[in-house]
Amino acid sequence: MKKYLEILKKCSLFDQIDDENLLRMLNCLGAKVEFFDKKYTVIAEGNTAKYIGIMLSGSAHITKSDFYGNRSIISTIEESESFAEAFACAGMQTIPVTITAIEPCEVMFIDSGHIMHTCSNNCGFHQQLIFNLMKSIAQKSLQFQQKIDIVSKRSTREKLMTYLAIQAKKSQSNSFDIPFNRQELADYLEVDRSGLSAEISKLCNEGIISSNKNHFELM
Amino acid sequence: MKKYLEILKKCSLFDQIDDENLLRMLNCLGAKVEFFDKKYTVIAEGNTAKYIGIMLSGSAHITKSDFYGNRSIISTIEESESFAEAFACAGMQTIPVTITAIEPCEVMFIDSGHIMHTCSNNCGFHQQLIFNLMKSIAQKSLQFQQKIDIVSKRSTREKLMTYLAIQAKKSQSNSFDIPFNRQELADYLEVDRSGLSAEISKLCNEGIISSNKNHFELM
DNA sequence: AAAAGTATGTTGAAATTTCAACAAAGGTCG
DNA sequence: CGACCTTTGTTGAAATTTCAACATACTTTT
Repeated sequence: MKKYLEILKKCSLFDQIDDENLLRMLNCLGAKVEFFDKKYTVIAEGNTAKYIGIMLSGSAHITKSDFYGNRSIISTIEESESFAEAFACAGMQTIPVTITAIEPCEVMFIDSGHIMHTCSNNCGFHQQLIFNLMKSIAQKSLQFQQKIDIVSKRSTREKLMTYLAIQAKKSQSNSFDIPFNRQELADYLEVDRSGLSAEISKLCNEGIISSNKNHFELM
Repeated sequence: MKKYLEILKKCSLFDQIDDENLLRMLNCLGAKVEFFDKKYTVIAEGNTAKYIGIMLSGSAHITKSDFYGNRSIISTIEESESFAEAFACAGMQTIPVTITAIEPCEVMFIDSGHIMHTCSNNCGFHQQLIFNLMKSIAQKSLQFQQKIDIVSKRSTREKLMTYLAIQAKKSQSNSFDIPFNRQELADYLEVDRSGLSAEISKLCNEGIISSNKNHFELM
């Protein structure tokens, strides 16, 4: 596990936990690492909800397809982020979404039961881990609220501009990359791809934004 | 606090905690109760995020208004439900939404700091409370995902049917009441009120649903 | 019980989104 | 390098949503 130390330290789940204790804890929690190639399924809908994931390298999409096959991208998972915590903690048996690797990934899995039930060794940082987990779930919850803010806008233009404003704020710059191509952005904003392309063109012509592939700039 | 015991026992925040310990804990946590009349603001946007609320009686809406004044209803708060947990636990300083009483309300407030930091008396049920809080936040997070499922549908009809299907499942019956009038339902589904009314009429004529005021039945 | 105010349903016009089809541009791989 | 595949932008038609205006039904107030 030592080789993953640097990236794990960036994961908010392990805030305030020092190197030595982190490694000991991972051992105690029975953490294991798996690899996934591009486009492979990291967790499929219907799988057991008991594992919490941490993206050690690479990135993935959390998606859901409806009855008619319309794909919706719920969110992205970037390096050092944890995911699927809420399902286990809410007491769900199975996962209601699919997680797919965008690029080759290394993922660490931890059995949530090991986190929730204090271990016999009673390691002192377990309590800290539980607080970190709670904070992480709460922050995800706020992210969902933010996504609702976006998709509840009535027009494609408003959805896009709301999304871009959030991304700009996140990267603390008016010039930034987004983690989506056009189709994926449409799936995330829940709009039609061609309509989205047309709207981006318009906004560029009006001088409100400029865009090149997945790079955007707010004017 | 004793008069609120029956309702507090229904709040999932206090699962697995017996009467005596619950009362002792509330005292220890410094819980206080406030009253709000219909249409009054329970928590205003921008207020400190440090309090967690529990609806002892009555109900409220969590809303957000955008730049143009379009109101969006994020969710409802019913009797015995807790609310505003995520803001405090995510480390936010202020609340980004407004909570408004639909009818006269009694609300219990608990300083989240008192929950997060184990008290000096070291009451044994504090740990249970923290787990309950975590579960509660996780479940809210899933509710938000459900709401995203609804508003990400492309047509008013699909949004409405998705919402009604969830409500039917929740009440374990095809015949149920919803906590919204037409305008509120539109604000929740993020659609135009008159269009929603027209769609409900159509669905009734087609024999897919029947509706009378806020009572609905799936055929 | 009347008056005033609020909620709901209906309608047609305007604006927008979706859909389908295609062309252009960019990548990948033998 | 050329063939093939994927992504992106463009367009017009069809479907849908929003908007505004109004009539009706229902509530609340006096």
